[in-house]
Amino acid sequence: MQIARIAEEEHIPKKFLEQILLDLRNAGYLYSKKGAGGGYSLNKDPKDIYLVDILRITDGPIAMVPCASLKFYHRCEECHDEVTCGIRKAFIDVRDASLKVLSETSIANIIEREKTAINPEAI
Amino acid sequence: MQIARIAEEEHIPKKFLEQILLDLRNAGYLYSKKGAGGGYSLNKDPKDIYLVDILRITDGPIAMVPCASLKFYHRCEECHDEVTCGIRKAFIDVRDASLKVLSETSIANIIEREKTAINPEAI
DNA sequence: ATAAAAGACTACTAAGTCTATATACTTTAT
DNA sequence: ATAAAGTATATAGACTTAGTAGTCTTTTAT
Repeated sequence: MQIARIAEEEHIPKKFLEQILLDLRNAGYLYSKKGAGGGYSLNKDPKDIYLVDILRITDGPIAMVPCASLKFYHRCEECHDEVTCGIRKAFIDVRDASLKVLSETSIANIIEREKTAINPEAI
Repeated sequence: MQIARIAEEEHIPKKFLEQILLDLRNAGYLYSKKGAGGGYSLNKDPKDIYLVDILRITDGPIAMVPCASLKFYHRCEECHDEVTCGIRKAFIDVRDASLKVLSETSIANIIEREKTAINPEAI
């Protein structure tokens, strides 16, 4: 599948898409081939690509605050005591709840669910 | 409690804190009194103030993407079919997981948990 | 061998958001 | 009257995100 085709079908600027695909490629999730007849393909089974990994590559942290992040941790500058901070604990709980869903959801799951309409109650 | 005191104790610029407190006041969570001897106080019982409400006032949406947001919904510009979009469904699941934690966590809970140290495994 | 196709890489711009500051105004206590 | 304290609005600067541009490299077809 070529960048140009995806860009056209999904109405995304080609050059912008290029950068995202490059990140995913460099992280090992995509395979690419240069030259005429080249393009991108998945480098793993859709069952083995989880939303959490894609998000960390393209968006960064899952946690709402840096001090609650697993992979992009950063201490709060003005924090008195991180270890007993109740707000931080709450945000770690939120992170873990998000993480559970994100790491259980694969590309294969997402494709599967495309077939069914969303429950209007959920919106 | 005066803005100046909170600002000093928490090492937050006073004027910056002012704006946040104003938002919380205008949303009905804080009571304020002007003039000498004035200041801020909670307008509700800490048991009845939930993290989700504070976050929506100060940070906006809970969902990671606008099309999955309950209170700050915005349609994706280039989306083919929002109703069957599997990515959106996944993000709605994430939002609901976060929402569960955030709407079960009150200020009272947060204060209560300040007393206990965090589990190092969680970080 | 050459030209065209396609991705790789780097740099840059523009818009928006977030943090913070500035200034002027209103209310209240003494 | 004066000082203390919150209200309100505007603005600046830093940072982030989305998007653009141009050049380089690799591969394929002829």
